[in-house]
Amino acid sequence: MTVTEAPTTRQQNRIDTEARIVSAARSLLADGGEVTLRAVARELGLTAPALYRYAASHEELVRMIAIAIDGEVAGKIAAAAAAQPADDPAAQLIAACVEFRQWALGNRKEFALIFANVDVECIKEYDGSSGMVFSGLLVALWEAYRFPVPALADLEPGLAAILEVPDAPVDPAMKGDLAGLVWTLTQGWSRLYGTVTLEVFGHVDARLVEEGYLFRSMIADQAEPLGLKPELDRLQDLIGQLLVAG
Amino acid sequence: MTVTEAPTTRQQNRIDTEARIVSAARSLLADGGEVTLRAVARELGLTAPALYRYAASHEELVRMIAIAIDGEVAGKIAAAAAAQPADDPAAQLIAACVEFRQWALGNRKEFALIFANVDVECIKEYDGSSGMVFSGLLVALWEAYRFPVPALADLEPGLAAILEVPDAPVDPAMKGDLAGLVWTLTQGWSRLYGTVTLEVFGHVDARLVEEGYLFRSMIADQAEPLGLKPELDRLQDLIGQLLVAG
DNA sequence: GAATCATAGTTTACACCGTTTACAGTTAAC
DNA sequence: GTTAACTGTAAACGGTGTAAACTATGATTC
Repeated sequence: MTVTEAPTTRQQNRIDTEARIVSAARSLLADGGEVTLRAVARELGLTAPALYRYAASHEELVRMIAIAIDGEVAGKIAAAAAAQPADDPAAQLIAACVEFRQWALGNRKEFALIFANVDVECIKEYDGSSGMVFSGLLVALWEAYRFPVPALADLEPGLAAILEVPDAPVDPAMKGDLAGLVWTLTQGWSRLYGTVTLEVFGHVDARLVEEGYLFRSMIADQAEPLGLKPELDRLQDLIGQLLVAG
Repeated sequence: MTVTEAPTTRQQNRIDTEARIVSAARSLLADGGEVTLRAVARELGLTAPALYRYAASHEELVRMIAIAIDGEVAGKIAAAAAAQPADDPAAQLIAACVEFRQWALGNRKEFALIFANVDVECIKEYDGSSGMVFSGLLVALWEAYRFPVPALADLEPGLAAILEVPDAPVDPAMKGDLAGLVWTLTQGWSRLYGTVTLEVFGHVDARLVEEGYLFRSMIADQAEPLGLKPELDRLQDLIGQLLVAG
């Protein structure tokens, strides 16, 4: 039911108001305030029940925030990768990982909302979300370095069957001989997500987080399976530069 | 100010009531109910303000729950390890890891409360907490297998300085030549925590969680640095048994 | 043993929360 | 121009954490 006509003023108002609602709610979340319907409404000069014209419940409002943040972080990651030379996919992948980590450490509430939430579900991964970005970067890395891709035949049959039909969108190149890249991607995501989560929630010596020792050690672990061992020194230098810059 | 006298009935009542408060609150959390002051009080036949004699605020009540759960999970992990043969520290460590993972997947709310919380802080690590358990298991493993311990001199100076003075309690054996075990412990904890958190919050293909592929892959990664490569087959069998049993 | 005090509970009240209902003004559509 | 849909309001309900005043009772002291 796409509207092809020029948008009426009411339609435009609705879009604007919805954007302002999400924006105000995000500001409250980031500034440590409580994201309540009344607080959000107050920010826009409205009353709380008015928000029910835009979200069916408080939980749905939170979900709207989460989706907005999710999209933004995916964009930031993609931008960080794009800021590296086009012919250096290793630097692009590293920059993306660093960006994700720095964003998480600088926006813990938002990170917890999206990536460590048991209540608000259904923040389904979609194209443009972080997973898709890393998927593309990994394929580009393989095209440049041709690191060994795990053959599905060498994996446990049950595992191979799962990898053949990924449940989240991945780069379309990850089929056939490259289906094993889904496993590489999953394991890499597990390392990145796990390390960043540990750093964000602080269940580890804080000094190892501040100085980035844990994060850099994780990256170093990843170098070998990704064929980046010879590049590790310059990549660690790059991480150092990105950490002080961001 | 320790009381050496026999406890008066009032002191005993206070202890009992506090225990019942924490127990009722934990039941509410586990059963999906809201952990509100009124709900907890109702469970004991009290009124909400009465709880302020035991916890200065709702947040402190939640912290009391968290500490209780933290202690219990540490006990479960230690018990799972103790259930393995005394002369098989590898099996003990594996059993502890599996127990932690299974508990987390079966008690997601509680796991999130303790291990993925940005609000309730100050759940400081203490003796008897999970970290201490894994610390002891790792030392026992080293005594049996003598896997290579990273020498502090080979690490970055800043990292070595941190490892020399751990901020969380670790096994007293982790000094001198064995100070590098703190780094091994930290990296291992990073893998376990990261993988389990990813599994609990579901930011990965659910089928990889159900079948345990992600978890077993993480364990396999750990085998080499811990000198368990020759034992990996039987340890994977052990994991399979423990997963179907628990 | 009586008087005193600290403790552990109550009742009441307040401000705030998410949510529903009924209503009013404005815009869009026929 | 009339009708309908939309977007806001005010009022109210039950529930929340929390503070204050009050009360019964176990513990302590003379």
